[in-house]
Parts: sequence; C-alpha cells; structure tokens
Amino acid sequence: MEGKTVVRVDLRRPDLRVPIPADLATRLEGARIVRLDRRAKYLLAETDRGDVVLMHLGMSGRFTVLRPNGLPTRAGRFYHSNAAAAGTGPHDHVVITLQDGTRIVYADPRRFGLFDLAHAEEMERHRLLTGLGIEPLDHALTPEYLAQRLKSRRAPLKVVLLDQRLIAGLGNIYACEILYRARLSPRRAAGTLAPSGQATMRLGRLVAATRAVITEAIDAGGSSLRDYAGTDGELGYFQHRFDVYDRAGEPCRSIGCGGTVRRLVQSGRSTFFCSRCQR
DNA sequence: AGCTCGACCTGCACGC
DNA sequence: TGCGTGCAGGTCGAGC
Repeated sequence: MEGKTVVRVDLRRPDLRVPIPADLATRLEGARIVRLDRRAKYLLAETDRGDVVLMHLGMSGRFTVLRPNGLPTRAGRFYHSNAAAAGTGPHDHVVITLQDGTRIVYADPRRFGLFDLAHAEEMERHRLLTGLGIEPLDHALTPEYLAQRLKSRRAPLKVVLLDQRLIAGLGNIYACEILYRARLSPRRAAGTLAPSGQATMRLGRLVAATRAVITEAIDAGGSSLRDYAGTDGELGYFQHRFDVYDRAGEPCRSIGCGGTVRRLVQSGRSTFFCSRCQR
C-alpha cells in the first residue's frame, strides 16, 4: 500500500463493535498512503493529507491483499469460494481499492475489530494509543523496567502480561508461551517479581522469554487457529510450536518433566501451563 | 489505583 | 438433524 493511491473505499458493513467513521471513505479516496506502521496491536496508515487510519483486528479480523485478478498472492484454504475470492463474502466489511487495481479486504466475522481516523497530531493523543506500554522487542524492556512496573501489582503474572499498559502487544497465546519459556507460574502475584536476588533472575528470564517467543512467532508467520492468515492468504506456522497453548491434558515438553499441561481460567481467559516447570 | 467481570458478536465443536 | 452449551486470538467500562 505504501506509495499507492486509494481510489475507492467500500464500507459494506460499517457496524463493527465500534462503528466505522462515516467519513472514512471520503477522506481516504484520492489520498496516497505514505506510511504503514504498527503500535501494539494497532495498525496505522498515514496519508499524504496528514490523516492517519487506525485499525485493529480484534479477535477474528484479517486483511487480505487481492491482486487485480481477484486472488490473494497465495490462495490458502480460506479462499476456495468465489465469493470470498471476490472480496464479497458475508464478513468482508471493508474493501479498499488502489489505483493499480489491488484490493485490500478487511474481513471480520465477530466484528470486534476497529477503524478510526484522525489527523496525525490528533492521532498521537488518541485515547487508544496513550498509555500503551513498551513494545516486547524494544530494548527498553529490561528487568529494571519490569521490576518498577510490577511492584504495585497483586494480580497474577499472566493477567498482568496481558495488560497493554505494561508491555504493549502480548496476547493470550504468547503470554502463556512466554511464561512457560520463563518457567514462571501464571498464578504468581506479579509484585513478587520485584527486585531482590532471585527476583532479578526471574525478571531476566521473563525478558529473554518475551523476546524469544515473539521473535520466533514472527519468523514462523504467526499463529493460525481459525481466522488468522497473512495478507497473502498464507497461514502462520507457530501453532505447531506451542509448548502449552491449547495443549491441556497433553504431556509437558520439558525433558524429564513428565508433567501434564493444565488449563485454568484467569480473569475470564484460558491459561495453559505446566505446574511442575513453572514456579 | 488496581482488580474482576460482563458485554460486545459470530462460528464451531461437542454431547445428547 | 437439531438443539443447547461452552469456547475462541481483544478491549472497554462498570462496580467493587
């Protein structure tokens, strides 16, 4: 999309959980996309008019790039039907057409996704963006940063990892995988990781595990459970490498552990972990 | 301020 | 086949 001009925006179904702004189409049509960016789980597209489009995939949202022939670059299993391939499936809510005939289709069965639009200066102060924590791969993510931010928290570590004000961008899958990798119990009170000898080591493991899991997941093309695919229609592969997520009742993969992965519910979300390996 | 819960919406897997 | 239940990658606002 970068450097290309939008010729048309179809809002087929603007009633997402948060309605798509009615002027999205008129403000985008004729504009050139000068920059694509990401902050936490939000996608940002800046135009040569100084507008920024804010987008979020929610739980089930996906973007697919359709070439002028109507097909994604790699037609995956989700594109067997003609309707979907044409970008006119029942869940294809937004279709953005570029000058070269490329179409970008936003599909989202659950409609938890989000579009918003604001001038660049305004977007910097957008309520959804202010207060976000640091990125998982930012070098500012250090044991010291976590110690500082965790010390006032009594909630379970897993729940706090999902708090976007601390580390911005971790979701339920990767929070589980990171805690397994760091050998930390999801039930441990987050504040008990504040500094003091052992805690510093644990925080070091947490930082290392966060970088490792996120890096490996990106390299594997993400995790495809139901809806997720890349913009080319290709599915991710990281789901084959899960150590704990969605593996309740299956054996722990740690050599010599012999334990079983368990599932529990924390703040309404499933947590998967090994109670032998994670303390 | 921090915590937990319910709400938002649709589809799917499961058991009966 | 059909129906009810529970669960799903996220986030926000209410109420404690």
